[in-house]
This record gives sequence, C-alpha cells and structure tokens, in this order.
Amino acid sequence: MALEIAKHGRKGTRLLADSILAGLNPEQRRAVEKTEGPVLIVAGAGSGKTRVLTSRIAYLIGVCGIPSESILAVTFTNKAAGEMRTRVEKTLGQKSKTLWLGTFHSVCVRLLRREIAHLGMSRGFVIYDDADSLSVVKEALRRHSLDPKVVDPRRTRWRIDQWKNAGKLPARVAEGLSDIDDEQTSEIYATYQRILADANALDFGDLLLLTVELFRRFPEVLAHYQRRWQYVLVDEYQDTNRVQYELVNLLAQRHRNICVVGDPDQSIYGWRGADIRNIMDFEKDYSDASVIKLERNYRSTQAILSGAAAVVKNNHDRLDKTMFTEREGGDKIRFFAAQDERDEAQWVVRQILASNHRDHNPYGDHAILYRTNAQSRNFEEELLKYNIPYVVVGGVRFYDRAEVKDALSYLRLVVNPKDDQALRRIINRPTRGIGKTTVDRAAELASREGTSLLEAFGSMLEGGAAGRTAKSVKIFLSMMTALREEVAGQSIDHALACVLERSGYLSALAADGTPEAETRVDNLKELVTSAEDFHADNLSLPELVEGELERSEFELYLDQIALISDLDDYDVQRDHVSLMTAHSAKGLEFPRVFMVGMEEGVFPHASASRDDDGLEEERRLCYVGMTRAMEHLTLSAAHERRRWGESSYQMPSRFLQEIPREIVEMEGEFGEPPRLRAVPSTSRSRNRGGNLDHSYSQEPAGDDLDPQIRKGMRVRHAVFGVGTILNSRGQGLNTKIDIRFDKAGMKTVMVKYANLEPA
DNA sequence: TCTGTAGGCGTTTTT
DNA sequence: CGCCTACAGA
Repeated sequence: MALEIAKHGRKGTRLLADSILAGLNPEQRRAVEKTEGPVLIVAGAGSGKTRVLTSRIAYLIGVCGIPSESILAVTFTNKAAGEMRTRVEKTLGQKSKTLWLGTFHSVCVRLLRREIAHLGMSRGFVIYDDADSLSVVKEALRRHSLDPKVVDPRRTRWRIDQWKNAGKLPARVAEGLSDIDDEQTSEIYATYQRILADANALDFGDLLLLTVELFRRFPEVLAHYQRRWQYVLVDEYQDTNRVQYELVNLLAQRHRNICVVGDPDQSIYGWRGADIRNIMDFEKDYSDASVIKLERNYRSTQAILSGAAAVVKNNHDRLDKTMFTEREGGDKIRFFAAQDERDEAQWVVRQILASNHRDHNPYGDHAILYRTNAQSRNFEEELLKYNIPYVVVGGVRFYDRAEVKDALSYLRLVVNPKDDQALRRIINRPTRGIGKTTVDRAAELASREGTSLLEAFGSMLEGGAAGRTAKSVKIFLSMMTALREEVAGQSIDHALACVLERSGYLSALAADGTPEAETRVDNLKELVTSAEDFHADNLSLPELVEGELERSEFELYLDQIALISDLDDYDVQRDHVSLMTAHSAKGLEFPRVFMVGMEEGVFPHASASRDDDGLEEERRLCYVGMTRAMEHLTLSAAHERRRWGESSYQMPSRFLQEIPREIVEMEGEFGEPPRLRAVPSTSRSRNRGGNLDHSYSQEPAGDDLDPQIRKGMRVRHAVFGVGTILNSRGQGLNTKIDIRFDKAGMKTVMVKYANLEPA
C-alpha cells in the first residue's frame, strides 16, 4: 500500500521521494525503501547511517503516508535524537510533532508519566541521579546494619544496576541466586527499591526496567502501544542491553516493522550491560529479516580506514564487513612516542598550534581523544598556556555543580515533598543550624513511622521539641510551605528565581563575597536564564501540541535536566579544540584527531585487560576512536607516566602493533629524548612480521632496578602462577610490580615479598 | 553545630 | 596527585 501511494500519488509525493533518494548509494537507497518487515542495517563507521535513518523516517511519513504518530525512533543520546528530528523536519519541510523520537530513557519517562499508575506508583515521581542513588544505597546498607567500609556502596550500586540492565527486579533476582554475596546484595537491592518507592523516585535503570515491567504485567497497555507504533526504528542497536532489547522487541511484535541500525565493531558499552548478541542474533530473532550492509565510508582517508580495520580485525567472532573508502590517498597515520605525559601534551598542543598557524586549520578541526577523563588535565594546562580555545566534553555537567543542584533540589522538593534526597541536600544550605544529628534523628523517626523525612520534621515539632534546633526547623518548614504556595502556577524561571530568593540562598552567597561565591551566583543566573529559554520553547514541545498534557512544566524541566548529558550541550560548530573520551566521541567526526595515551594499562585499560571479552571491547573502542578522523590521525604514547602521584614506565599499546607499518609515519622525535631507545622486541608472539614494533628499553638510563625485572618478561609466582610484567614503580626492595597473571589476572606485588623467578 | 585538617582512596568508559 | 570523608576541637 505504501508503494501504491508513491507510484500513483500526487506529483509532490513523487518529487519528495526523488529528493529523499537522490544522492544515496544503492545500499542506502534500499535501506530507505525497504520499509516493511524486519530490517537489519549494518552500518560501518562513516557510512552515512544518520542520513539513512532520517531519510527512512521522512520517506515513511512523506512518501508512504504513514502518520508520524505511528512511528517510534529511539537513539542513545539526546544529541542524536535532536539531530535526527531536525533533519527529518527539514526534509519534510514541516514539524512532525507527533513523532516519538528520543533516547530510550526519555521515551520511557514520557511513557511512565502516562502509565505508571498501573504499577501502583504516582505519576509525580522524580528522577534520582547517580549521587542520589548512591546515598540511597548507603541508607539501605544502614538499614541492614552493614558497615559501608565492609560492603562497598559503589560496588553494590554497580551490581544493582547490572540487575536492572538485565531486566530483573529484586523478586526475580532472588529466584536464581548462586553465590552468597549476591544473596546479601539482592536483599539490599530490595531495600533500595523500597526507599526509592517511598521517596516517589526512580533511578536511571528504573526508567527502562519499569517500562518493561509495565508491559510484562499489563498486556492491554502493551497492546495499545503495539497498535500505535507500526514502525519501530532503533539506532546503535549493538549497544542495547537486555531491557532495551526486550522493550523494542515487545513493541514491534505486532507489526514486525522493526528496523535496527548498528555496527557490531562499535559495541563499546558491554560494561553497562550492552549485549553484542542482540545485533548478532537479529537474523535468528527474525528469520525473514532483510540485511543491508553499508560498507562505503565517506569520512576517512585510506590510511585511517585501513589502520582502524587492521586493528579491529584482530577480534574473533566478528560479523565480517569490508569497509572501503571513497577518499583515496591522503596522509599516513602518525605516531609520536613521548618521554612522559607532559611531553606528550606539549607535543600534541604544538602540533595543533602549528596546524592552525601554518596550515590555517581552524581549532575546531582538532580533537584530542583519550581513554579516561583524568587524562584531560595535562592537555588543558598546555592549551591554556597558548591561549587556545578548547572544550572538555564529559567533565562535570553544568547541572551537577553544587549550587545548581541545590537550586534544583529546592524545586524537586516543591514538586515532590517525599524527595528525601533533595531535602537532605538543601536543609542546611544556606546554613540554618540544622546539622547532621538533627537530620539523623528525623531520619530515624521517618523510618520508624514510615513517613517521609519532611513529615518527620513536622512530627518532631508536634512532639513538643523545643530549643534552638526546634526553632530552626520550624522556620525552615514554614519557609517551605510558603514557597510551595508561592511557586504554584508560576513559570519555571520565575519559580527558580523565587526559590533562590526566599530560601536565602542568594543572599548567603552575596554575603560571602569570595570569588568562588561570585562564580556560583553567576552560575545560578545562567540557570535562571536557561530556564527562561526552556519556558519559551515549552509552548512548541511535541507532547503539548499533541494535546496530551502529560507532565507539568516543572516535571518536564526536571526530567529533561536529569536525562541531559554533557555531550548534549556540546556544540561542534564552535571553533575550539575538543577534548573527550573515545566513548564520548562515538558518532562524531573531526578532520584531525589525536589519540593519546596509547599504552598498555591505559588503552587498553588495565581493568579491561583481564579477559578476552574486555580486551575485544577495548579494541572496538580503539576502532571507534580511530574512525573519528577524517583527514589526519595521530597516535601517541608516553614512555613514563605519573598516576596517583607515582611514576611508572609504560609499554606501548598492543593496538599500535596491529597497525601495518607501511601506513604509519614515525615522527622524528621518536627515540629522541636520549633516555628513550627503541629496541627490537623478541619475545612477543603476537608481533607478526611487517607490523609496527616499537618497544622501549625498559628503564631510563641510570635506573638501578634489579636487572632481572624487565617489562614484558615472564615470571613465576608461588601462588598466582605464571604472568607477564607490565609495570614497575618504586625503588630497590620497595619496588612494586604490576603483573598480569595468565590465570589469576592483574596483581600488584612487592619485590621483597614476591620471590619471583623467571619462567 | 561548624570548621579545619589528616588520612584514605581512586580512574575505566555513561544514559 | 587531588578530592572527599571522617573526625577532632571549638
């Protein structure tokens, strides 16, 4: 029927179809036109994936005549969602406000705001962020009389999160428990959920998990959305975890028009529960699936693409895919070996400076990619030195700054008086004489009587408490009551301004007078300004236009802030050097990319090098990083690196050795500072002929390490067995060595106790 | 209850 | 090395 309209429809439709399909290669065109039935689009890096997805949506609406409310499209980042929406609307020449296009999380919040009553919860819930969630874990531990020094709250949170990603509520976890640790953790999990429910709060994981739970338990609700969404599209399918998988596949069950797009080689979120099998098994899930491979790369030059392909080729169990580029020729990949991390930063920044001054490349063409956020520091210092504009993506979010969170917590408490975390945060900010002891007493009372913290403060007063503290509490409570009345019905920006005024927050900062306090005031002003913008845009929000006012403006605002990431605010257009992790860089491209810290233990990261799965994910991450580069890719490694104040000697990343030598250009600096000597590597079996080989001599001249201890050498330990030496630090008998044992994994041992012998 | 300081610990990666 | 937490003293 869809094609019928395209063929016989009005002239305009045909024209639109032509304009959508024009400029697409045959595979892309097929991916757009094959609208019916299950479709898997394997889209390699730089293959025009976003264009295909947006064209497909525009085609469905504009050519096939599918109403936009029958389409659901999910992405992983708000940025991707926003970009797709803009492009669809541009193609169609009109806004499509009933099209559900958003991140998994934002789609789920919107859905839960409508339907969560089925699960016996209130639709006025708040979303707890990581910090809130961690303190809920601590509270749960306290209720189980567990010492947070014995049971690590972060680890517990991590475990709970994994269960959520796997689609398991506490009851379901309890079913199939094997080890004793998990048994205790699952009880903590149950308590954790209890505390959240009492606070009328959901954490990130809940947004997905509870949506799936809703569909599992209420088939009629599921049926409603199954009927509504005739076409389901999923971006970055290789990064979906169990719940996300279940969610989209449940929704697509009725019409079976499910189109997933992804690249198994770019699956880098396994640690967050993503399961690469979701995409690998798509053809098993849908035996009638059409598979379309987009293998033509429009982004990178030959050397960059070949280099990246050569690295990822070392992974086993891949879906084979041969990328080829339209961009023949171009420069080789460069490699720079730095003496230490400062030297590395200095060199990279000078390259950028030269590129800008000599070759007139805008700063915005350059990106520095690293494995961990902590690595940004040296580069920032160096960039500051030369006054080069830069932006670090993924550091502290604006909305995570203390003063901003405080302001938002006031708002949260107004929206939801049960929000204990928000209350704890602001009760003594500014200081009003209500300290830890008082809060603890109230918390005690609250858990005894099963009330919220705010209510507990109320009953403390009713109990006839007198004195200084009671007076402070009384003032606070009446302030909150007044605030709630005053703020009701106001626009979000006015509400925020009002909160800051009435709480005494602003005046306390003003009285402070320190430069830090001034910065905070500025940040708060910026917050109010952004809230004004939000309010102005609010009128055109899709869900309001759809005629279904699902959330109050406050809820909408808080939801959006809770789900926004640092990356979403990032503006590629601006002329600045971009610094970010390889993870954050996914989906982006830059003419000139520097991948730094290419060392064993850093990239691949030590904690991911334990098993093959971890290592393969690191390799995919490396592939993602390299394929961000369009014209120029430079890799660098430091010989010596300070971590936690201690210096250690580094081995070059194994990934470097996987790049064919003939497409790499060693910078003249290699081997230069005299302490750095390249020596032929003899011991590495994976090092095949013709590939890069640039092991370093292991220690600087004059170092008096035990001559027996050599990086890369194989040793035997009485308990851990045989392993390879990765790093050493310290001197003499106090030398500590990191060893990766074949069986026992990574360990750090001290020479004087370890009694190592060569293996 | 608040403030200063010493000690401990952390770094994967993020919606 | 730096941040955050816990604790001691006022």
